[in-house]
Amino acid sequence: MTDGFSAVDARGYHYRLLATLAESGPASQATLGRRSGIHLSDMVATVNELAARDLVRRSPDPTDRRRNVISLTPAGTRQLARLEQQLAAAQDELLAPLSTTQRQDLTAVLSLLLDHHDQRAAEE
Amino acid sequence: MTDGFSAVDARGYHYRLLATLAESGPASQATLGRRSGIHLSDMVATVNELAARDLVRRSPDPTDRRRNVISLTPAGTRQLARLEQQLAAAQDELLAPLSTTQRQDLTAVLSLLLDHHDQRAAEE
DNA sequence: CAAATTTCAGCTCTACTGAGATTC
DNA sequence: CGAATCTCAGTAAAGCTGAAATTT
Repeated sequence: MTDGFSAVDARGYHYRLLATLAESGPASQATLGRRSGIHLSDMVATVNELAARDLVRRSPDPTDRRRNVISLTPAGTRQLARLEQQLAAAQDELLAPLSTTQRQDLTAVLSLLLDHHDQRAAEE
Repeated sequence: MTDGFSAVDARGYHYRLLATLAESGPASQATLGRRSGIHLSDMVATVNELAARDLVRRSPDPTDRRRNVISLTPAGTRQLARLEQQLAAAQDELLAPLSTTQRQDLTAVLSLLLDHHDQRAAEE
């Protein structure tokens, strides 16, 4: 498989971080970790790798010197678009044997599971 | 999560190998790898670990000196029963929010996907 | 000789723990 | 002072690759 991601560049963490930035905008690494589900320790390396390719920018937060503000660059936005294409292609191949109704059922049931367990995790 | 497996002892490879042995009986490591989907390189370590705890036995095949015949011990059979209990409990918790019908639908759809892609993999 | 079997060393990716330094 | 933030080192499980030795 290798999901087609490796062809464009990257691994799952890269996509998840870029997608999170595109969805909810610039934020500190800690906040991005909470939003994306990426562990803080892995966040450091992920930002390093993306920043080295100018896909994200890491700038100090003027209001709180503990924080870095991470933001998408134009190149990062373009890369995200590429990754989303790859992802859509891989999903199409994965779900090929399913009818439209079956696909909808599957995502509905999986969403149920995610919601349920997210809630249980938040309540600990 | 840690699936409850860690409580009893083991990791996924241990369960998969024990279950494969229980299902289709003693076999060489290469055959077990094909049946269980465990990579041959990982097979060696998995058998080592289970043999060290007397859960499986590794004996030379008298008809082909390249092969080891791996077989379940009585202790291995008991351990498998324990792992299956843990697995059932973990599944129950995972699928808790789903109705019986939803569970059946989910396994049906996932089986479709597995069959489809197993076939494609076999045809390369 | 070609193919099968076992073994070993090493690598990637996701995910985590624990510890330290800095700043609020 | 306690808490939050970032960083680094290390670990584990699942899944690979590649190479070597032996036997068929």
